[in-house]
Amino acid sequence: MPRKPNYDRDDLIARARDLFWRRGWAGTSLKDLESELKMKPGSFYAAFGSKDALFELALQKYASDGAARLNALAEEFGPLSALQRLPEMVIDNDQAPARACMLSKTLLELQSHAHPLAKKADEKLQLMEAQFAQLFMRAQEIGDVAQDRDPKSLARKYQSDLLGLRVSAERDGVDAKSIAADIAEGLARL
Amino acid sequence: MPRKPNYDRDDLIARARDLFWRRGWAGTSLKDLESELKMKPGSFYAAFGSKDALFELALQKYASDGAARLNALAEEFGPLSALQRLPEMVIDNDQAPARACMLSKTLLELQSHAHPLAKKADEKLQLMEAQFAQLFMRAQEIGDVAQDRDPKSLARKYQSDLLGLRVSAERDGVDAKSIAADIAEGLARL
DNA sequence: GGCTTTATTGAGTGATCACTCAAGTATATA
DNA sequence: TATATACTTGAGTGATCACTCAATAAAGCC
Repeated sequence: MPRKPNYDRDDLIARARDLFWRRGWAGTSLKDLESELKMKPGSFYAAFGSKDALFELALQKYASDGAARLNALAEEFGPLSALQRLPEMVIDNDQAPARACMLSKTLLELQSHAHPLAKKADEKLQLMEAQFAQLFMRAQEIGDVAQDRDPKSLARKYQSDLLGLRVSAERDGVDAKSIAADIAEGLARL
Repeated sequence: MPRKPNYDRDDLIARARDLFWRRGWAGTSLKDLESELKMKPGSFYAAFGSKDALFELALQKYASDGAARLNALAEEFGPLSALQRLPEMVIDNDQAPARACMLSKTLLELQSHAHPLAKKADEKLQLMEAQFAQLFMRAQEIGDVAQDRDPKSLARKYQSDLLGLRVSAERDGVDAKSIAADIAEGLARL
């Protein structure tokens, strides 16, 4: 009986994610979204409810796609090698809307307003850190990382390094590749 | 002949800096500023010209005060020790409006809009990096850093580490002190 | 083809945005 | 004290914000 929507919901979320990722939360207006998604206000609100609700869907997609990509990398190259390859990958992707991490951008923008989306971003950063820890643990099990290292500490520092790299890569004239290489090299000495 | 303003301009800039630092550019409205600075719109615009102009003054103060603090630290403890102490200092300051660096917050928020303030923030990050390089060089001269190290590379990586630390420190439940300790420890092995 | 159900349209909502300006007030010099 | 020169006040500007809703169009089921 009902009429079907004439759009691909997941594709809309991906496009919204790219817009939010690049421009941030306050920097992305509904006009921007309507223009990018080719939706009138009525359709937009029928489909997503609010700007914040769509932002949350975008965050979720960002996080789960990222986690899947890292898992695939670990599957192909092994845990430590995946962690070594990741830094250069994240700053080398020319299709990405920004070098910086969408989660950290969201956290920095909205944390001070106690905005629920800041908490969501924080939670996803925590999940990401747990994934790193898992990979360090597996690397340790197969002897790629010394036994006296703590996977959780390594994950915490690794994520911090990655966030710093991705902020630096947002700047002009910074040789981010050599920072990425430094991070990868550090992992080789574990 | 003229009437003198009944405020301390430098104090106003410091208060504005704290507001901008915590809430960001879009997150700080004129109403917020008027309330914090206790100025009516007319006085505000007579004194500063625009929100952007005041933000630039705030950025300038943030950068120059930070540079002066690091120089004082190096004067007291020597260059390498100053660089080792800095990470814990920046995340341990309870009076600061935020853990994250105001320059990186500004860069991440405004870069995608090609906003002039993003460029200003980038320039000040570059100056900061140059100051780090200078300190690494002096540390090298007095034998605290091995001769085969490149001060500029060290500075680039050190700044990236600091930026990552300060993003991580913005999160809930992250043991930022141990990240800071990792950074300081890394400098001891140069 | 009728009917029900949902998607789409787009003008319009009040609120807030950065900012203006004419009027009033205070102060230092003459 | 008179005057010139600011500084201060606060209502008001048009623009843009996220969002609403009544009207219309389209699709699946009988």
